[in-house]
Amino acid sequence: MSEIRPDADGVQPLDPAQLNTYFVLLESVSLLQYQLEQQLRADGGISYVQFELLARLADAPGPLTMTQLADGVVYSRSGLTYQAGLLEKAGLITRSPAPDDDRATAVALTDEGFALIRRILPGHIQLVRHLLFDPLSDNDLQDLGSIMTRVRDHMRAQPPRSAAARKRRAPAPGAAPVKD
Amino acid sequence: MSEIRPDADGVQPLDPAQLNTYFVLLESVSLLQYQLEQQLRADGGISYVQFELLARLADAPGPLTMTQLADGVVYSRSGLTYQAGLLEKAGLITRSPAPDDDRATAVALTDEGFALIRRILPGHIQLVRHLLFDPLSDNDLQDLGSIMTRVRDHMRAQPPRSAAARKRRAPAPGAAPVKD
DNA sequence: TATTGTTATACTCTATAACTATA
DNA sequence: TATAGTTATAGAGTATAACAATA
Repeated sequence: MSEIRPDADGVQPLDPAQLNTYFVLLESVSLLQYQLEQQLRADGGISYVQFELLARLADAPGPLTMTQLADGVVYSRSGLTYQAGLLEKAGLITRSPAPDDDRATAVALTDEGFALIRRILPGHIQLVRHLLFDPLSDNDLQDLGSIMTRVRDHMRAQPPRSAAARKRRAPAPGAAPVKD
Repeated sequence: MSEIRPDADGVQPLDPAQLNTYFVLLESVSLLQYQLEQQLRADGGISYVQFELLARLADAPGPLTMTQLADGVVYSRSGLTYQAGLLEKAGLITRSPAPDDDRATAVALTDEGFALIRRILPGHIQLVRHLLFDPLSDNDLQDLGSIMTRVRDHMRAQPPRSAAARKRRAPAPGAAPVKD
């Protein structure tokens, strides 16, 4: 990607090292996630998103509300309702009225949901280790963890990230959406 | 995620640092990509995938075949045909018969496609810098680039990644897909 | 009024298989 | 026979807005 030079317009001084790092980062994670999703579907019959939701519930000390469950996942609330419907139908989670707030829904793992996570997690971790950590030293692991933690905290601090009704920037002139 | 302990079954010795790093990596990139996609849609009316395709073409010395264009992007060929159709309809690329191989299609950016990339890229890079690199030192940048380059090369070397007809592992017993 | 969650709906995207044409 | 690409089709996933119920 080194030949794209927006600074040919004098607009942006572009650091090739940054651009390269950015592209490699996105490419690697895309590859990783694709492989992981294949395995999750094959071994557990679930998507990566569903795995994330189940893992989040498994990690929590108790039931979570839909809002808590959505937090950290980028989805719209309706998207979460959709996924929760699938997981509930599959017997992996339950939804029940939350005790303290009658508007809220308490989402909890069933025994089967727990069993599923426990069954697929070892293979999942093994694959992560195989694909992500095998070519890295312990030092790399520390560095990567430290770096991405700072990035995440920075991004989480930045925007009003749960602002669902946040105003979108108006499309730039001449930016017709690419659609049918 | 530190409380998930598959090794409670004695199956996998689990390194919490690895698990944490893995989750933070995926979470950060997910957040980053979401923000970038918002901007691309707002400023250029294109999705992240479409941006990748256009950027790949802009970076190439000349036209690419569909297969070359698909390489590095995880998509099926039909998915690429679909996206190419959208981009062509939008006047951003052209498809014409390849000169040397009559089976192949030569994909090239139009002037408008080039103009779009040149118009969008500065803001894109600015956002990447703002979200990804602002909290990082020059040293972090080097480390991250080095680490992810090794990861990518490792993953690209591993599987017969272009093996479209690769056999899927059979679903594990009791792994009913979570669907309607 | 604001918040929680669901529903209806439309749309985007992806994957599979069948198909054509060329190597 | 194998490869390049398209098409048809079906399904998964997502987003928007309208809605009901509670705080």
